Amino acid sequence: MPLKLWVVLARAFDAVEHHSRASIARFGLGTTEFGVLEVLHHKGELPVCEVQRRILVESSSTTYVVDKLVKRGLVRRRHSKADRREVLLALTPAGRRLIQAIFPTHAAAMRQAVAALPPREQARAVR
Amino acid sequence: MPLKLWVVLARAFDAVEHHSRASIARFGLGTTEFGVLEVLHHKGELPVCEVQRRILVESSSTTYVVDKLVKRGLVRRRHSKADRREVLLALTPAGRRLIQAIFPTHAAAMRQAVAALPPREQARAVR
DNA sequence: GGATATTGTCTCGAAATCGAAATACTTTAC
DNA sequence: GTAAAGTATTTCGATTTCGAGACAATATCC
Repeated sequence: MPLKLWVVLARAFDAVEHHSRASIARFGLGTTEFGVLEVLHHKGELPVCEVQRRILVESSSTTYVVDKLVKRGLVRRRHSKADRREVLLALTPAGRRLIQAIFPTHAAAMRQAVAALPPREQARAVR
Repeated sequence: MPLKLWVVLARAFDAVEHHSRASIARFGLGTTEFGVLEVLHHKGELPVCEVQRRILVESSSTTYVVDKLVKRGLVRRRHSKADRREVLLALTPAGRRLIQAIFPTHAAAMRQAVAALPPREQARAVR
């Protein structure tokens, strides 16, 4: 019954994401904005397309979200010299400070959310 | 590493959902619209709040989606006599015909999408 | 080397979703 | 029985996301 399993996973996933969203919202960020900051924090400077692949939204949404982060001074854009189609993204000092402040709290909230799942589904998923 | 696991699951889930969305879109329905039809198909007449709990969106979104389905003649609304706050939803004959036509194809697409996952993650998730 | 496909980014308009608050009904607690 | 709290649904405005397509740069194929 892969479909049944999928429904169970979907519900669990949605519940955790709900917590995640709430946890992030307290810092004035949306899920996708957080995703961009997080990936830049962990991987360093990356082209837009690479960020997009990792945060799982369409390219137009990526542009939209990056625009907002740039306006807020958390991220900067820079043209690549190697491939002039690419736009490289990186955290500004302010962006780095913010993600460093947020990440531990968020990770803790996520762990707690996963832990709060019904034990049976938790066991299933973790295995 | 529950967080790491969660990222892996999230990616798998997103990939499958992408297929699901495409599969449903061919019939001119969105994911949420399909969800409403599906739950009414399987459970019969239900109040809005019950449908909402099962499809995992906010109540205002539920109203929006049900409006569209009613306009298309796939679902009907009816006031409950037992609790006059409730609005009961049910498929119309046209709605029933549509979901019956779509469901097998969609289920097959979902199975295929799950099967297309990298075998390692598939094994993890299924276990 | 030049035509053709492919890739990376962005623009634009439409659609989906949310969140807060309004309304109506029901349940609870005194 | 009435006040207070809770539940069900909707309305409204704002935000987020998508999808199609435009455009530029690069890669591929002959």
